[in-house]
Amino acid sequence: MDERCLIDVRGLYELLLDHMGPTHWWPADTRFEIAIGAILTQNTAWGNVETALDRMKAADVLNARSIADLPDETLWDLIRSTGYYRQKAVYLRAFCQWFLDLGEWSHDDDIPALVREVDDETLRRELLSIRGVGGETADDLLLYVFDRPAFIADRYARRMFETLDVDDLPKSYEGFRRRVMPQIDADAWSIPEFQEFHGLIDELGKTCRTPEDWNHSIVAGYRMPLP
DNA sequence: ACCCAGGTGTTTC
DNA sequence: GAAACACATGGG
Repeated sequence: MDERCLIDVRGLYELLLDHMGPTHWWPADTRFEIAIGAILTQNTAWGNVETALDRMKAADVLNARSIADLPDETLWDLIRSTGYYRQKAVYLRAFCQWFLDLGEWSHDDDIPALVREVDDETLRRELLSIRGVGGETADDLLLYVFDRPAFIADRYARRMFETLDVDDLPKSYEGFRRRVMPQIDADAWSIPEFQEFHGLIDELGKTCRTPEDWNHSIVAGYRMPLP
């Protein structure tokens, strides 16, 4: 079977929660705003994303129809602060088109039946087929927009597990994710806990600039309990 | 001036 | 697969 070491993900979650408290990760007015933020924050500091979201709100265009219809120059100007703005304009439009094809979301917290009907893996593949949605953005969307269980295998998560000397950490995003996800007992986690876990990891990551920082962080001394 | 940030797609081997 | 590259602004 699998010789690789088990990861006590739940213990790690509780350790982080006890020391860092709730993170209030990814606040937003609507699910749509979370999705737009997920694309804009690709390889970009969150502060630059807030600038763009504020500009879009001020222009009253933070909705799928408006973004899809805006002239290139206008959209570029609104999201310029997030970098890669020409590329991200294409990505935003691709997502908005997909979003519009789902039909109207009558209320912000209403997830369309079309989406509710499919299982997690099918929805993930569907999201990955959207231009500009790679593995990490797909997991952001699953977790924070569609309330599905997901482990976001981002840079901070990788650094955390490297600090913990987890064996055989795959190099690719997908490999890393598939190394960790099966070790989470999804039935024992609520969606808010999945969300909080990612928030805690990234909040910790922001405070750790160097490998030395990580080695002095709260997770450094953590030892996985024996199975 | 340099490095990094809540990555993705394309090309090439 | 996996490595190299383009994409780009803003803050430390």
